[in-house]
Amino acid sequence: MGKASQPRQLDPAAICRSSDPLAVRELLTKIGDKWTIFVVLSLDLLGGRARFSELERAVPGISQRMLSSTLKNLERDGMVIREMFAEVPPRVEYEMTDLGRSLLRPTQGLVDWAKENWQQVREAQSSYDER
Amino acid sequence: MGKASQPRQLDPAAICRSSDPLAVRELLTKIGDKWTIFVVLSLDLLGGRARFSELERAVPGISQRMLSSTLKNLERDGMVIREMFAEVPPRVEYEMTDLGRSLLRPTQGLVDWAKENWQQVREAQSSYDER
DNA sequence: TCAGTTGCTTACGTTGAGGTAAGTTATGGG
DNA sequence: CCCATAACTTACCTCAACGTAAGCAACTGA
Repeated sequence: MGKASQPRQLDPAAICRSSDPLAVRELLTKIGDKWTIFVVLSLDLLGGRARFSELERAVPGISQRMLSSTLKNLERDGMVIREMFAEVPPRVEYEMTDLGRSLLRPTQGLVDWAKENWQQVREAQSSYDER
Repeated sequence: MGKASQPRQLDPAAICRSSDPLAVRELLTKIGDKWTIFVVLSLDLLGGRARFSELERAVPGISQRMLSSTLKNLERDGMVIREMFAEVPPRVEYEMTDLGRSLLRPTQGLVDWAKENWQQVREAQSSYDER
């Protein structure tokens, strides 16, 4: 065998044009917005099924507008199912799908990473800022 | 023992106020922007160390402005080290830190999830859109 | 008649992310 | 003298994300 690696011989842009990283970027853009991760984690904490108003209480600071649009996006992506009941006042329940639950695993990986390393990030920021 | 679970008895907003999920949201906001994930993956592919212009070529579509600011953020967060050489024309190299490399593990979890499930997301979107 | 309830939507304004294009610095080579 | 080069920075503009506040539907109970 020759050298350990010569990645510069390959098309360097290959990774950014292949479909998987494109999907990851889309995924990260989706769950990287301001509220999605909190809504997903809260819904999981509430047993995987909750009413609109329960989520509203579970995610402090979120507005009805943002909760509504966040849930709509999650529903469109197949992460959540919306079920409405013909009652007055209306009752609507949101339930995580298998697909949504499956995303909790890699998400937990990020939660764990943050738990272990966020302090280090903070310190890096401080020492960068004070020069 | 009583019921299997009664999560609604707990403070439902607890998770969103605890520090770990707050860190995850910050983390997701950082790597959820338009270019960071591509820059990180490309830098890794290039052996963990690369010049500005190499990254520019590796990430098709990125502008100098965005590459510069993305790298600056990564440097500030301690993910990357910037090394400049007193030459003309200038040469600058960026190298991943251990912290940056450690983030690749949970990131790979997301890449794998996208690889397995993105098609399903697409289908969910289509069937949602056509009603 | 009227207030209260839930789960929204609509209107409007602000802010920041990101795109485009041009300028900058310092030097070697023709 | 002037251009090329690498790695930026700066100026300017646009658009989408997000916040705030109000409106709405449909029925119940006082």
